[in-house]
Amino acid sequence: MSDSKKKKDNVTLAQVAELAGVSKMTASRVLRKASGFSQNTHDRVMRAVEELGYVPNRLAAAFGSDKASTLIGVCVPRLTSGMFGSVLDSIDHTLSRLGYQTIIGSHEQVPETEEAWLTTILSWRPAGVILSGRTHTPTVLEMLRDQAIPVVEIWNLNTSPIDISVGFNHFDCGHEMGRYMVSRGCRNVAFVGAEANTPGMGMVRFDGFMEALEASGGHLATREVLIDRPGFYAGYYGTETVLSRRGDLDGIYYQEDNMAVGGLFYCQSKGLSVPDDISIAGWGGMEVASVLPKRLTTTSVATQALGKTAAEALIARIRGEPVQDVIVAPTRLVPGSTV
Amino acid sequence: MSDSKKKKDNVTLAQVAELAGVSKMTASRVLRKASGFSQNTHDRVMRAVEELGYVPNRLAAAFGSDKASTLIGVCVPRLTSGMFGSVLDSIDHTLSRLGYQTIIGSHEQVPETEEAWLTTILSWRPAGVILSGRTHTPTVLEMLRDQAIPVVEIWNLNTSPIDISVGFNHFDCGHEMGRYMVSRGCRNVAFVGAEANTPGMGMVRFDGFMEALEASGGHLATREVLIDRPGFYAGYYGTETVLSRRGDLDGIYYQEDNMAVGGLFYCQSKGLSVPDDISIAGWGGMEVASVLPKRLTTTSVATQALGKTAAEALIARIRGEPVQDVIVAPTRLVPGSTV
DNA sequence: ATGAAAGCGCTAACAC
DNA sequence: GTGTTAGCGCTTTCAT
Repeated sequence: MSDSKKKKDNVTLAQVAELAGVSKMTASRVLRKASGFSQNTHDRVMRAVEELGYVPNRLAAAFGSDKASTLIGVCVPRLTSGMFGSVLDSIDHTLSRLGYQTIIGSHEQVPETEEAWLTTILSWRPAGVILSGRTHTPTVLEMLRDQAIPVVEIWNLNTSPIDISVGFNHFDCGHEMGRYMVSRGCRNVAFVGAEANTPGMGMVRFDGFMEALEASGGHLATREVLIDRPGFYAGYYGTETVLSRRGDLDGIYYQEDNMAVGGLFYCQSKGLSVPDDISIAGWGGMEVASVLPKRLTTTSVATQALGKTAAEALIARIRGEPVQDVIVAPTRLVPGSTV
Repeated sequence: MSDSKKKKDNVTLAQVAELAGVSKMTASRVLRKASGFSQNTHDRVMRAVEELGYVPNRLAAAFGSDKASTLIGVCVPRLTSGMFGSVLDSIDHTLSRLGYQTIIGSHEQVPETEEAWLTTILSWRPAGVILSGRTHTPTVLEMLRDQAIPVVEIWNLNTSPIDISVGFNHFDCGHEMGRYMVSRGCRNVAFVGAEANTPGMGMVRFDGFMEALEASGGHLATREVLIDRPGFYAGYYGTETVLSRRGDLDGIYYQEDNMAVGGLFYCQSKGLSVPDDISIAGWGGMEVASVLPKRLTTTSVATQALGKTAAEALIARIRGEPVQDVIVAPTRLVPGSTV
């Protein structure tokens, strides 16, 4: 198996057709399950396929016909996050079920990375692409327009999408949590987030949160957005930072649950009682919260539904079926015992 | 943007060549950075590319030449796991840096799913594939042989690989942890794992663990492999199960860290002191452990290195460079405060 | 350094 | 229900 340069004399449609005693076209029709062949022909072709071990060449098919491409490009912020992993998983399963293949990419919140990825991916003439995040470079928008290719933007809801948007209403999530925390008595609140590169993505929640605080008598005492990947550890030391900065905090809103859990443990290590001394809220409804002694107050979000809906909308658009342009994926504030 | 059926009059190489006043062949040489053109020609072609907004058609390129395919198929057990996400992330970054694109798939531990995926993927004539897990159907092996395509098997080390194997030595991980737990006084030990579908993958660690226990005076009191996705919650109720079955346990080895953390919280909820009443060990070196009040005893594994090594080995093989067949990715037992 | 001709394997369009 | 012809946009090979 070490000779990767072995000449690949692949079996072609022509050979299948010959063995079956039909023309290439007829064999092609059978394999594509198009109409226009008899049962007998069908069986003969399939037998030939079997016998020769024929592997169709989609490269040739997609090349010969614009509509034969079943490649879908999907670019997420990162692959290491459980949230995006779940979305991607759901997208891939749905696409695969519908007969499409997923080419991935991750942009790490850098729009130029997305641009570079898209440039390469478009050269494969994909049937459609799924992007995430709100920020795209002008070149990206231009390429998408030029190619006239179906696009679904996911994660952040975009009310004036390039083509289709399927996302969470992050602003509302933050707003709702802001109101809730104030209603539970929080007045001096901090926000703790983390972003590896370009700012923006998680911040929509913060905007909504801020607005709710201001409107309902709360107060943002401080905020800390670490230059880091969101996660347990970032939450832990982000909490240390805000607490050392402001000793009078009575609540912290985190960019996501894992950070909140990190914060929870920091508080615990300092002998702070949650929620008596300080309230803690997260976002995402991540699994870790299910085993904590105290149920985490968070916003549960439907990542699987988001992915499935996005993939289905894309394929519907590709197939020319009617699709809604803007679809809100469900989120729900789940009161726990930490606020 | 709603008209996805708009005719795509893509710019072709021929148009670029014409505008540049050269032949298609010369333009092709310039774009592929092959040799055989003057600086002047180069500049003219590039200007034409710019002016026309030319997007090369890799479908045509790969179709016209076997060696132009830069598609790599990567199939992992699931996309929702942080571990596999990390491996995939690392693979994708490495491949992308080397000029290749990643088509993904997940098999959910069902060999037939992998087979279905591979069948589809091979029709795209990928330059190589990366598979994970030990179990492949005979058809998979046959297809791989017929296509004479470079293959890297990851995650589990395979000492007689199809082509190349880059993996962790799970047996040794389990063995080492078994010895360690016994050396720390554990005698009545349980194993708690979880597998969604076909058994096997996580079990190699268990095998090594068992062997070490038996050899060093420990004893496997019970074991529970849940039909579930490994995670915090599975660890939580798996622990409940083994503890209710055997009240005399003095240690539990978990399939991975998240399960161990779930177990930790279960013990805590029952007033059991760790490690005084019971020891707990995991596998993976996952991030959550970094914020726990007690550092989790675990095996830290280099998922990023695994992915990078696997991707690099695959590309080296594709390019006909010398590659090692069997590569062990590093793992290291990290003593914490839970054993 | 550059070009001309052939062909990769399939599908669309049209004939029969 | 089936076959024929043309052509997708590149790269290969061979000339010059």
